[in-house]
Amino acid sequence: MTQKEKILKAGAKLFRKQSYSATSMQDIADELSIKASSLYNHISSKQEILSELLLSNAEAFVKGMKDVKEAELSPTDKLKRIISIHVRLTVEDTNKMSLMTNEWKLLTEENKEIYLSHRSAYEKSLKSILKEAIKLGEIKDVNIDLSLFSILSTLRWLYSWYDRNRDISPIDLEIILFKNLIEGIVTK
Amino acid sequence: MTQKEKILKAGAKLFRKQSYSATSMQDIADELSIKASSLYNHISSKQEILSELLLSNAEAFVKGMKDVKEAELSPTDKLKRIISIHVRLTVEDTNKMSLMTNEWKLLTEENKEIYLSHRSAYEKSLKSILKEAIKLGEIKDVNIDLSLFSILSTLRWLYSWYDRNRDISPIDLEIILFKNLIEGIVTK
DNA sequence: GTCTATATTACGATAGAC
DNA sequence: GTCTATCGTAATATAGAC
Repeated sequence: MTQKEKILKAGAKLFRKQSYSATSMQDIADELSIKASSLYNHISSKQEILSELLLSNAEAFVKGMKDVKEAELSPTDKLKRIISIHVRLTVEDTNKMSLMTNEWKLLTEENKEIYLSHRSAYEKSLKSILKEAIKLGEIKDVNIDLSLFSILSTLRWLYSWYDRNRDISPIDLEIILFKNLIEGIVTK
Repeated sequence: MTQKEKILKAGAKLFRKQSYSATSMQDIADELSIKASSLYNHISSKQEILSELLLSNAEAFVKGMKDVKEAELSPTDKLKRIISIHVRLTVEDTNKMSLMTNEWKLLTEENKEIYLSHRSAYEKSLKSILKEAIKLGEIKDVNIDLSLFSILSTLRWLYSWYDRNRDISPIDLEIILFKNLIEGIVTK
């Protein structure tokens, strides 16, 4: 791991624990047993730590969604794949996932705009998959906005559940999430 | 509204928008068109603003849960009542609800302990209602921890959905939430 | 109840030696 | 690549006049 990667990792850990604004460069430097000024040899600002963490993860989601959209799958199977993306990225790094849910507000205006445009593109794609599933009769004709919101709420908070249930395998997690989120509203 | 209430209201608004740590007493004072030092005639610290907001809401949830537990209702009807509590408190003040989900980390150790003990008592009560519902066959024999987590995720993020759908009546909101969260997993 | 003035501390970031 | 030293700024909070 490069020194920059170590800084990003320490940042993610501390930003999650005590929020971005309440974390000082001192705190991050202490975590790596160096002086705060030494951080600036690897990153140009505290904001850069946050934006690198958030934007790289946002891009991973957008990329994953692109693959799903292009796949030859039924809407229901696409939903399974989307759950799988969330599980994979959550298992990979719960701290980063926590920041995506809670700390994006602290991005500068410019970075926030990029982040939110990724997020709404992602939500729009998921919504059109849900619509398609309803059209094909794979899912009940529910309040689509609330269902979308409900599914995303659970997937966005998955990191906190996973931290307390790390013994479960990603595959099993995908299965019970699907049952819980989708089969609940599937026809019949 | 007393001056103290105005301060709490402005605090909730700003803490939600830009987080607790990134909000200065200056910011709150500006919102009320007074000087920052004047705030201290009504509150003793910035932390007091946060803790009053969070602990009063946490107590409202605990009180609501107590009433539900003591009521002579089926587990399913109890779940309906619990959804109703969340809807009521969300409709009352989405800013406060946002803080409960996102800003509790910034409570001092002492206050955080009180807050988290309220929260886990609440979760424990909800879990035992779910268990009872399964025992009586009102709900499928699901992964109870994940269902609990999934229901709470949606209810805790309801404030953000409600802010974008303020035209819906509380009653209708309760009904579609119940359909989405509970009927989905009810037997048959 | 609000103001001005101020004490005290901490922060992000830079310059320059090693 | 890390260090010491430091600049400039902004934060919470208090004291005391009006």
